[in-house]
Amino acid sequence: MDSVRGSKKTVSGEPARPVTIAQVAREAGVSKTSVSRFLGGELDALSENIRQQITSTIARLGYQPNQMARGLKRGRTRLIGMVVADMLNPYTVAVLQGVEAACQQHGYTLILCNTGNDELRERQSLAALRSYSVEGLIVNTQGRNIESSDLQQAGMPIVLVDRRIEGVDFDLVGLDNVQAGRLATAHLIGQGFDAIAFVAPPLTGVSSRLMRADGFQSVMAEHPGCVGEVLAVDLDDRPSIDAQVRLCLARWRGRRVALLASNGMVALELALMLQRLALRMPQDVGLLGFDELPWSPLAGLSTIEQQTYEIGFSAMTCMLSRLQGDKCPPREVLLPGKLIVRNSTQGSEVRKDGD
Amino acid sequence: MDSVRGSKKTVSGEPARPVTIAQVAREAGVSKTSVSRFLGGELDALSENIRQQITSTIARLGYQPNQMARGLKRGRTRLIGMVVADMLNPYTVAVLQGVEAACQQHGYTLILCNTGNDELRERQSLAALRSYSVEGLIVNTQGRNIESSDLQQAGMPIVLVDRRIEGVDFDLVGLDNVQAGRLATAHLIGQGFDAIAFVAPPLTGVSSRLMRADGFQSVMAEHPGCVGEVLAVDLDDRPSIDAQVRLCLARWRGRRVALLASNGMVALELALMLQRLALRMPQDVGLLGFDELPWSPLAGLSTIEQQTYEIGFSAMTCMLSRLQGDKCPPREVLLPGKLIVRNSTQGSEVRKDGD
DNA sequence: CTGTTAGCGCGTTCAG
DNA sequence: CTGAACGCGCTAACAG
Repeated sequence: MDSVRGSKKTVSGEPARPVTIAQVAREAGVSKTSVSRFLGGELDALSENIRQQITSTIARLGYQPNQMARGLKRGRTRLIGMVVADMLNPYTVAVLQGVEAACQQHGYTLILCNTGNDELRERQSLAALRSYSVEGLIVNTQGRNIESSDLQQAGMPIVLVDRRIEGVDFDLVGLDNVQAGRLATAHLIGQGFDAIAFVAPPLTGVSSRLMRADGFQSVMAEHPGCVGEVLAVDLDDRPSIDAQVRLCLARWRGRRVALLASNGMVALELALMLQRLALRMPQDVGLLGFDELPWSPLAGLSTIEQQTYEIGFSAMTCMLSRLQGDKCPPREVLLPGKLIVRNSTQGSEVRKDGD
Repeated sequence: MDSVRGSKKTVSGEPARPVTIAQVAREAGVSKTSVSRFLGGELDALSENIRQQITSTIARLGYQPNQMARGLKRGRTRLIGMVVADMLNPYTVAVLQGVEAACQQHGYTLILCNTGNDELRERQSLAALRSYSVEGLIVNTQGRNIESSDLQQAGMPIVLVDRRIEGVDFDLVGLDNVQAGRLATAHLIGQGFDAIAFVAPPLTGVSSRLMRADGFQSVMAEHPGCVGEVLAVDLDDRPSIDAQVRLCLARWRGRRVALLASNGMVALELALMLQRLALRMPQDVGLLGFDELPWSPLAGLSTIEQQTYEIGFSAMTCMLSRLQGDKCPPREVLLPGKLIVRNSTQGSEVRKDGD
């Protein structure tokens, strides 16, 4: 009776091997099958006293099924992989929150990979996730490697977040970028700004950025009296940012200039730049940024708020329905952006009569 | 020759089962063992032509070993679990960066669990991580469940980040909190502030917060002319924050008051509060915060910067050495904090002569 | 140098 | 209702 190997009470120096289903079965005086059934929830297939035996034995031994072995056998690992382009971006983290919460809530566990916008790391990440047999993939990357990856060939559910990926057709959840771009631009124009620069990092081909720019330009087109342009800035090169904006302001002298930041990181850089150049918002130049961040109210920055948590959560909801075999054509869940008006775009009303 | 099941070229509607080591062996005309050896890097144990056969077959089939099965057999899953208390805290995310980078760099993959400061979720997370046989655990939680968990009993390497955990004795990497607390306090006093409140969330028992407070109070004790106190604030209750600070200011009327925020989230709340109460920094009240954040320069906020990325990275380094069998007694890696002086504590010099 | 055999921990037929 | 036997994909003994 005292030949219990790996018992919790053991104070041996050895790592105390984890208890297996076999041990439980042995100590409970039943077969592995019964324990397995018990775990699988097939309660009505077990006699009363056996059920009790198993219950108590499991509790006593602190047994916990090994998901690796389980996954190996059943094909269901209950693992979800998430690949993100840049963890430094607050948006990414915010979405991650939602995904993680949803995962946990539904008994899934999250494997996280950050690519840092690097193709190689993305490829490696995808390989890693595949090697762990994740059941699904949530992707927030440009994903040049997804297309060629065998993951999609393998029929694994993939949900895109924020960014569309060329050449593939997956579920997508994110902001309604065109609407948001229009909303932002219309607000600026409504506030009397008549020269607007859409400022974005030079990353080419990011769908969300492109669509925001589309929204921007479509509204600009509706207002012939206004001028607009798209400004690509390197966030790591502040002198160049200063120079580019200065150029803009010089060219648009006499106009009411506003900057529209394509995401939170750009907004921060622009705010810092304005501070460096001693330009006041909104008198000297207006500033509106995508992504509502914790410090936005502090800086008095007007923003387009995204429901980031919901985006992450929805992505996972979407994933779950796919995992349950939903075969409907790829969906798009586009959540609306919400304008939050603060001082950076307000308080310098210039009445515009006769459009 | 064309009976290749699961080939990449297959355009069947079925999920196309992933290629296994057996398939590779069969198609290469060798045994599984040889392929396994090949994968294991035992190159010199294989003949030239067999090596070539395997190489090409693997490439052709796009074979990738299944880590689940591998881990099941060898006991090495190359999985690292990370449990964090609060993903909303920028500090957490910053550390996460470093951990993730180090993981990837060393061929490990990260499983992330967020507990949201909830005991139950922490317990569940630990259970989940255990069920996936993670090789090590990186913990940034109060960890009331760690102690009782069978994880440590199982001899799994555990590295604590930032927070010590009562009752257990693991490796710890984080800020030198006492030094940082002293540094911060000394700076404030040096700037002429003689009434200082250390403001922290009410969470009891978080070691890092306690040690920062210790550093704070030890310096205060060295300056009898100064008064100080510890203020516990509920970050979700702004009216109460306003009230508490008002009270402080009233009590300390006539003195130069400064607030010392115990972390970045507190600093933000305090900055917002000052804005609400129309108090100017540093004239009306000084503000110094732990954690350097992206918006700190924008707000002109003085901070104690932590090397968050390095903390995360070191945690993983520490982990790796443990995984390689390092049995030395638990270490403590304490990285120094660095003072960054900005307007929130500067510019209102009050010369203090005579110590 | 190579292949055969036996498990890792588990789920699942298939007989009893 | 229960248990014995097989196999998931892989590695590690052990033979040849």
